[in-house]
Amino acid sequence: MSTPSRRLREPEVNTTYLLGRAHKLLNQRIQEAVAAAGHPIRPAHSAVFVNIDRAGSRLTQLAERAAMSPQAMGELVDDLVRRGYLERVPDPADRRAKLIVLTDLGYDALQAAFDTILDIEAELVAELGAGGLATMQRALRRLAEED
Amino acid sequence: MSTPSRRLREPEVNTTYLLGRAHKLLNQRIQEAVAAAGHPIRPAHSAVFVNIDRAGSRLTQLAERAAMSPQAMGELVDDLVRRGYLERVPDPADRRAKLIVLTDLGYDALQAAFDTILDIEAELVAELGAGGLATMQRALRRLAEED
DNA sequence: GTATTTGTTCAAGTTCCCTGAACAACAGGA
DNA sequence: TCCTGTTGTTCAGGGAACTTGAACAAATAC
Repeated sequence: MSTPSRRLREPEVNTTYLLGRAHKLLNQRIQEAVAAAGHPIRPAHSAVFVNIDRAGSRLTQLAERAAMSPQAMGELVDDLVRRGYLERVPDPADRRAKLIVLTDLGYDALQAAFDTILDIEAELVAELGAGGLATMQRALRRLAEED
Repeated sequence: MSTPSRRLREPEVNTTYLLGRAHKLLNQRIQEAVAAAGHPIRPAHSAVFVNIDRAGSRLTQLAERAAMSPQAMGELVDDLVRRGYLERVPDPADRRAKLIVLTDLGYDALQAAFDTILDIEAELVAELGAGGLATMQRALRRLAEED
């Protein structure tokens, strides 16, 4: 106990940490812009908007894509239905299932998010140059592929 | 309602999303390596290890750096004290405060995390080249500075 | 020396996820 | 066709990781 004066082999930079910080910041910005556009959406709800098909998706599909349990996704959907962003319609192909589709209000919210993402991408080009951004994106994709 | 056949102005790439995916993957790897080294540390605990000074830190300092409430940080510290990774010692400079310091076991866990981070950095150099990695890090730092 | 701020802790509540269990509808084989 | 096993959803209960509010002692500021 008490200051073992240990010698640590310590990295100079932690790229993982930098990635986390950058992601958190940009993500917050998207959340805030959507809120500012008049949509009282909670952070967790983005899992729905990111994964839903324009023609509608089943709950199990959404859960699978978001890597979460169907029960958890169900609660997010319940909430967004209550707020008017989604509708559940019967799936004509399977009477057990329901298709979850965006309402007009849901499309508005999605467009607000897309607008902000477009702004961010434009800023990134201005900041890093088109080539620099493309290089970074390629690197990030390589990292994500490894799983 | 029902398939408004809306036209959406949609971004081609979402760099924010790519950043999130890459970060999640690398972070998981660090967590798993620390666990594999025999330290049953929960993800939230990393907020302590990332922010603690070698000479010890106050609870309020840790909370500030981790951008969370002192109460939440207090619970993380309680837990790590119970598990033997931290100690609370009186702060000689202020009798209200306590210095939170790493035990030998705490240093072991920190070194396990550092080892994995070093491995990851080496792999990133192999993957992207030293120059490519440096460029990406510079870009990430610029993004994070903006707050 | 009194008033305000600071550092910590107790208590209660929220968000966001989980597992287990139930039940109806589908799909395959005898 | 009936039986079995799987799939899609939902109800119920619980845990992890935060939050705010309130208390109290010790420091600091006039």
